[in-house]
Amino acid sequence: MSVGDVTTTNGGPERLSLGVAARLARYLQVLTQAKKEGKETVSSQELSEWTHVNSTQIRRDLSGFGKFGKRGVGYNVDSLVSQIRKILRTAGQHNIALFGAGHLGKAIASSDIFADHGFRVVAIFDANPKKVGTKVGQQTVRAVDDLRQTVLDEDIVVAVLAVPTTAAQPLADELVDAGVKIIFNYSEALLQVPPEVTVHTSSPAVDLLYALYFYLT
Amino acid sequence: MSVGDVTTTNGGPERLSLGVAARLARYLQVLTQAKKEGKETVSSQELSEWTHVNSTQIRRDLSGFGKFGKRGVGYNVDSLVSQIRKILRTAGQHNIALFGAGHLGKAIASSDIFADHGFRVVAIFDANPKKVGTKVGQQTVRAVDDLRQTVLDEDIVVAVLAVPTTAAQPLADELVDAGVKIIFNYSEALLQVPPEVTVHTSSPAVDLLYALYFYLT
DNA sequence: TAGATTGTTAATCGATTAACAATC
DNA sequence: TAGATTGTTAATCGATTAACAATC
Repeated sequence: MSVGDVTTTNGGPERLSLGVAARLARYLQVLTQAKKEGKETVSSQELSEWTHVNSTQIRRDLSGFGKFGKRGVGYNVDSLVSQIRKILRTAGQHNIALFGAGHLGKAIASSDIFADHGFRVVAIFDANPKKVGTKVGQQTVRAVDDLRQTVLDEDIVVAVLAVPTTAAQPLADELVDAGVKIIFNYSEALLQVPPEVTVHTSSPAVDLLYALYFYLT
Repeated sequence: MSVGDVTTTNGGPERLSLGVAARLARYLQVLTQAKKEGKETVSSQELSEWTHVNSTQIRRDLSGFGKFGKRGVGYNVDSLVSQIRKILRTAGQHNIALFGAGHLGKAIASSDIFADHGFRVVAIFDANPKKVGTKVGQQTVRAVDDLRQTVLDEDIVVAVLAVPTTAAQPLADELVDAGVKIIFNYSEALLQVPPEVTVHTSSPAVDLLYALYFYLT
């Protein structure tokens, strides 16, 4: 936030607004999948159908950072992916610790969703001594006692909580203490953390309630 | 949308805006959890901390439908839950079909997240014949051949897809054909459906990218 | 009463959209 | 060239917030 940082190469704002950042992340996700499916070019119209964001808004969001598209053709998937990664500063690798080696933990560990965006699960923990030492994917399950040391050694910024609701708050306290900055909470617990830590609580039921409302009305 | 429907008891709008509906669903989720944790009263400030929605906005959203709070005290959790349920018209039970009896499917079936909001998993399907007939929670896994009949018999409006990415589109086509109106997609596939069907694709990586951006800047 | 928190106003800011010239 | 789609403008609409009187 120092004055020296104000000048950016593209003349854009120093920091993205919440809305723009959220939408860019969304575009990135569908572009990544489109790339997997072999698509080379996308139009703002196609992106709109996949993201439910208005196509004018998409062109507007992107044109704020450069002229990435070709008129009459659309956007090159590959180059748009790298442009958005650059804007979101998520071009690098980021290390994740996963807590809970139950069904949900295993589902997350074996999924591509995080890996596709440079998030690598580098450690899996479980409170159950019987699970410690077993293999989940390529990782050996660790005891929660090792939390502090692992967070330091592996440079972990993000913790994903796939644990029972009652276990979530005590674990969050330990994570905050160990220096984790982002907690992705799959439990239902209402976590209390200091302001410098970000908690995101997954809430599929919220999305469903929302979808249902517009179906019912 | 007929003229006769315009008059509502509270004088509010006929249909909620997207933003209001999304926020109300969010409030409902944390209120439901707060109730579980034994809280009887919440202030707009507390709701704000849990939902990351500005407290003024919360009071504004709620006051559009009535005077639910007590000055100097806050909102009664129980009564606010029922008020919001009434507004969102989700006071009743809704039947869900779950597709995929892998780790993710099992995690969803054993979770409270949907049950807490009146969503009941009434059928679980899997493409693997070896899994058909086995028990997951209280349900017996069914073959996908039974899809059409089950959707009709069980009055299913919502389908939750916890299947491999390649299986998602063919399955979505069958679901649309069988009359399902809301598809909750946990795969990475970019689903194509007719406009009258709503697809919501779960995207934890999007939320993580977003959180990370604000951490890095 | 004193303290706390709601309900509401008024002002601002950003998101959204239609429309269309530019151009591939 | 003809068709398609971007980049951009201009106008509108809704979201957001600070502030504070009302009142529990």
